[in-house]
Amino acid sequence: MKLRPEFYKQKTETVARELLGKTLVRIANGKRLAGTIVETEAYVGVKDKASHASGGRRTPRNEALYGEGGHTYVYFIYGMYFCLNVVTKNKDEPEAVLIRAIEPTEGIEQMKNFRPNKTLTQLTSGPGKLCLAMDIDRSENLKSLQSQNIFIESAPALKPKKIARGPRIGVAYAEEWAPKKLRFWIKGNPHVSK
DNA sequence: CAAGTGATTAGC
DNA sequence: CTAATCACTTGC
Repeated sequence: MKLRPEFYKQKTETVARELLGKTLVRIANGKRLAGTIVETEAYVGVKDKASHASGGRRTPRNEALYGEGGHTYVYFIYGMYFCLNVVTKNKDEPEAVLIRAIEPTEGIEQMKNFRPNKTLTQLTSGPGKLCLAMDIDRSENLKSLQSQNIFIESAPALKPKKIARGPRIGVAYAEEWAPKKLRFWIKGNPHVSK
């Protein structure tokens, strides 16, 4: 079952934590690719100096953040990679959750075609990697998560003991927001990014 | 550990 | 218009 739009309107940290263990599904070339979400990060709006919407910044790129929760925000970074976020909360509340890593469960052979010569744990253990493996690019930006080609399926909640949290990756520039524990992952899962 | 890579953005 | 930056990955 697809997660309902209301799920994404909750507090961003709650969405980030509860997305762990859920199933990210992507239909590429008619094939179903899926994986369990094992690592996320929360970006909590205009006050968050690590967020693309920091200080109320609004540009063509981050327009998706200002839309309704339950949509995708895909952006291009470092000249080579895409990152997939799910927008949270309501219109004009620019918050989102970055999907950092998944554990592949379906369509693994297809994913290996998109990422040749990679082992199972290298396939989707990072935000840029999982976008390559699932054939996600700019054209998946601003899509509803109720749509057919990209969505998230519900799953039983994880035991709190299985969840770890710590500082986000790659946000050293964000001053007092850099050390905040807004990154969540499943303890001991081998597909979490290094 | 450092470089690659080019869209995106802020600042003239 | 131009230069600096960047929510990453890979190979040395």
